[in-house]
Parts: sequence; structure tokens; C-alpha cells
Amino acid sequence: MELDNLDIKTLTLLCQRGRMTWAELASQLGLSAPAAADRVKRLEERGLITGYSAQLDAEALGLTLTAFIAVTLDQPHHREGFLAEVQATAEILECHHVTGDDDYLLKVRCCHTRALEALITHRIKAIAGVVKTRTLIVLSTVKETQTPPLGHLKES
Amino acid sequence: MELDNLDIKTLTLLCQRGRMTWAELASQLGLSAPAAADRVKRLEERGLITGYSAQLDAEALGLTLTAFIAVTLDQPHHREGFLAEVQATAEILECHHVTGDDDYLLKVRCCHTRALEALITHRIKAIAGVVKTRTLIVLSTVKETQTPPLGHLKES
DNA sequence: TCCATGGCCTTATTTTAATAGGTGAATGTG
DNA sequence: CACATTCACCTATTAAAATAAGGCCATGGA
Repeated sequence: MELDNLDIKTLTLLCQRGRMTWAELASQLGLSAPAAADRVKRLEERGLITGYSAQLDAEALGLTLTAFIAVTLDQPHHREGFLAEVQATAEILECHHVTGDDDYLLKVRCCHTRALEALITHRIKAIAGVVKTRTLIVLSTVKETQTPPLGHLKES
Repeated sequence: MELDNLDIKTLTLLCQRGRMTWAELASQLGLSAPAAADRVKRLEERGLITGYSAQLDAEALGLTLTAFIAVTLDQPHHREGFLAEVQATAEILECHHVTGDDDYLLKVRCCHTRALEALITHRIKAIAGVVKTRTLIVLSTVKETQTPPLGHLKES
């Protein structure tokens, strides 16, 4: 059940062009279309590929404001409510439990500073147990990819 | 050139299932397949959809370690080299210029703590101008989506 | 040596995508 | 008010892609 270099190339190509046809993929891999489709199917079944997604331009959609919010929770019994609210809030794209001074790090996206204010004061700070937040506004984004590094898997 | 509710639903559906067929999409929208395909094509041409991507399971690929690294740069003339290195490093998934005590916030992903150590000491701290880094290790991830909030666009 | 397995090939069939042509509602204009 | 234009959509057709079937060959184990 190891990954060979063609599998890695497959993953790389499908991260770049998620809707490419099997024939296109196959020609890049030097295989026939059914063979390429088989490989992709296997990668899906193994859980390495979890799905496919359209990539949207957040700015074009009016989501010009991105921020990271560090959250401190006072008591562990407040966690459940916090996590539920995080899941229910579309503006919260990511929520990680992290080491350091704060407990959670959120990545959020919204349209205005006013919307950010509403998000922080009416949603996040309204959650029971949230005792402190610290917000970092994103001024510009240099790089933003979802494609994980695959170099460490290469054989030979 | 406004977005109607069908466009928003289209974006939502394509974020969830990026390889769905036009016929599937059309039935969810209550349209014919060519009409749905036309709408998607227009969304692509307008730049709202920038592409499609396979979603990979980072853990299944052995990338069990995620971290955020805050970087402080001492002088503005070092920026160019820093940005180039960021682009060239696959382990750095994101790099944002942020407000606050530090200049940049990186999101990185790698396999071990050893790989993280190598990344920090041999790549990031090796860049001219990097005077300070502060690392937050991700203990667990509660939520991690790429799909931006679209509720603010809904009409009626 | 022989058999089983796995990955790939080619071919055939089914499904999907792309294209063309036409209809009706909404809009703007003589 | 009549008319032309535009736009989004439809259906029908054609081209392309996905899927399924059957066979080949290399690899590994009994």
C-alpha cells in the first residue's frame, strides 16, 4: 500500500486542476485513461483524496477582510459550546487548538471591519468561557495554498 | 453583473463537490444541464471561481504536524528575499502580512518535529532579515474549510 | 515450475459535456 | 404602442469522456 511516484504526481496534478479529465491526467502520467482513473479511484478509496472543491476568489466575492483571532478559554467545561459555535459560524474558516499563550487560533473572513467587529463582539466574545481574544488583521497575503508538501514521499 | 441566489447555490455546491456533473448540479438548481454549465462558465470567466482542486488528507499522507509561525523582519529591504523563500518552500502553505507584534504569520505543515526544526532553523531563520520567530504548534484542528462565507450575498 | 495477483492495455458501451437552434420574458427605443 | 434586442433558458444533436469487460504480462509465492 505504498505510494509510488505516479501517485504523487497524480495528487499534485489533481490539486492543481481538480476537474481535469482522466485522459489529460493519463497523458501527463504516461498511462492510458482507464489506468489513470483506476489510480485515482484507489487514492480516493484509501482516503488520501477526500474530495474535490471549487476554489473561489474571496476578494471578488467581497470578502476583503481576513483575520486571525487568538482565543483564550477559561474553563474546559466551556469547550463544547465553543466548538459548536465555531462549527456554526461560516465566517470562521479554521479553528485550531494551539500551544502558546492562547488556546485557540481562528482564521476568519468577512467583508468589512464592521462585520469583523460584529463577529468578535456578538459571536465569539458572546460564547461562554471566552475570556480573551487577540486579533491579527491580514494586511496582505503572500501565499495561500491548500496543497500539502509531497516531496517527503518521493521514492528513488 | 450581480450574483443571484442560484449563483450562490452553485458556488456552494461546487465547493462541496467540485467534480459533480452538470446534470447533478442542474437538478439541484432546478435547471437544465446546459443552463447550469453556462452559469458555471460565467462564474469562471468573471473570476469568482478560480479553479478546482482535489482535497487531500494531510494526516493520511504522513503530514501530522501543523504549526503557525510568527516572523519578525528587521528591515524592509529584506522583504524580497523572504517572500521568494516563502514561495519556494512547499511546507509553507500560507504567509500573511499581519498587524500586531510580528510582521508575518506562516502556516506550515510537515511530518515530524524534526522536520519542523529543520524548517525553522535551516530555512526560515536562515533568511536574511528574520530576527525573531514564534511558533504555535497545532494540537488539534476543530475546523478547517476553504469555503468562504456566502450568506452576505443572498438576496431577498 | 506453476499459479495467483496486480497493474496495465485495448475495445466496446454508456454516460456526460458541448454545441446549435429556438422560445419567451424583460428591456429599451423609434 | 409596436418593435427590436438581449438574455437566460429550453430541447435536440453531436462529440467527448467515463466506465466496464476481457486479455496480456511481469512479479512474487507455493
